[in-house]
Amino acid sequence: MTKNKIIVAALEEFAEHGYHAATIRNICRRAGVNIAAINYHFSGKAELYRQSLEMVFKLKPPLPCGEKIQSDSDLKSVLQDWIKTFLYRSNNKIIQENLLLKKIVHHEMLNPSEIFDELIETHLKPDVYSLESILRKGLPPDISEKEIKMRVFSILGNCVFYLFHERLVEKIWADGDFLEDNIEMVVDHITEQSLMGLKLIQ
Amino acid sequence: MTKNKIIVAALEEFAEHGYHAATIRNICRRAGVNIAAINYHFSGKAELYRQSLEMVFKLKPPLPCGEKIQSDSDLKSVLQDWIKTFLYRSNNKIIQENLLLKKIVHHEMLNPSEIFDELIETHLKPDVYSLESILRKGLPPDISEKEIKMRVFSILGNCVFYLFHERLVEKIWADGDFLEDNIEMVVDHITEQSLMGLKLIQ
DNA sequence: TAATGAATGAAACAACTGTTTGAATAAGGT
DNA sequence: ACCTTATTCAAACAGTTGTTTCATTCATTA
Repeated sequence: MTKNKIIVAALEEFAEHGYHAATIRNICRRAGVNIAAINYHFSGKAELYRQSLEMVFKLKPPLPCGEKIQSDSDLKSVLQDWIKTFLYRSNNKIIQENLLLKKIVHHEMLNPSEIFDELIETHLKPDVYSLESILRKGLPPDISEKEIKMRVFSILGNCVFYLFHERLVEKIWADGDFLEDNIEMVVDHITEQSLMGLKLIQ
Repeated sequence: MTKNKIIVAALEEFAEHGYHAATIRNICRRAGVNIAAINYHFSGKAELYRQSLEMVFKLKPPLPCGEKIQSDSDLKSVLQDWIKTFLYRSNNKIIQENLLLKKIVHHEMLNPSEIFDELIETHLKPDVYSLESILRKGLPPDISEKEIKMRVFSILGNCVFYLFHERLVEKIWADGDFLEDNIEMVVDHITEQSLMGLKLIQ
């Protein structure tokens, strides 16, 4: 089906070059269709972008939230689960669409199109709130908003660094794909460090 | 002087749109010079980019390294100094060139031009090594390379998150410029969390 | 089979890109 | 004054972009 072929090719192009730098001629060449197909099946480049993103949005697995925690001993495993899923689902080279989405999101972060806000609201915010609900279970109820947000940012910062700045990690580490080769170790490290912050305040 | 006007305008354009998306017509319009000036004073867009970066590279203040640490009590203050300087010098809105460089570096991270490697080697690696030398002072000498790199990545990840993904931080925090308004708190939080990781292993 | 509508294709459109040209101007030295 | 060099300018260059046009092909239904 032509429409599907275009979307797959578009995701690859958009992931590689971002929305603005991607060209419909490349997309069509990759999909093996005529240029006019873009304005026939979609109403232009913008609508193709939107529909491509909508397609891949639906594939993301859910993240655990604080409600999963019944006892204190659950805290570590649920937090670990969140971090692991967050890293895996964006770096899982088997499900290639997620790899593409990760790159597209990074492009949007730097050079946002009109879709950016929508993307944050429907995708990143729910993830962040579920992490926040997990952390709240390990913190006193009267903790300030700034403090809890800073703990969220710390975990998020670590994950985002490995996911988005793999090129930088690779240059510093200079020995293969660090996250790919040490993902269990990385997950444990982030979890431990976050838990230490929690323990101290309790 | 025409050449200087062009460089200033170019830095702004490159910071906003990245190397590829920036247009020399916009740069010239901003600088108030003719288009042909680019190929007269520089030899083209690429050389303009290179010279613009070289100019702003020289403005960056140095970061402290492990050699500054004489006693154990120095560790915290030197680490804090590194983090503070690293955040400040890229987010100091008084020295606008650094703000521009930060954005250009981010563009390079996602869509590297031929200059990228050079940029990493001469700029980011020295910073990272100085941080590494600080952390070594607080860790046993037989620590593994992976473990120390992971600690470096953790601090770097936190800093990079606030610097590069301010848009994301802003959306989640939804109440002004988080880093700008809480930079002391952020520096302390990152320092404390890193120190806890060090203490535990000693 | 004939007719209708959806899908495709080659070619052109206007607008943009980095670069080049060659003439006009400015500046400085003799 | 002159000559030489450095600098600026409007205009055009060839190439690319997203979009449109219109004739052609295909599939489906009457």
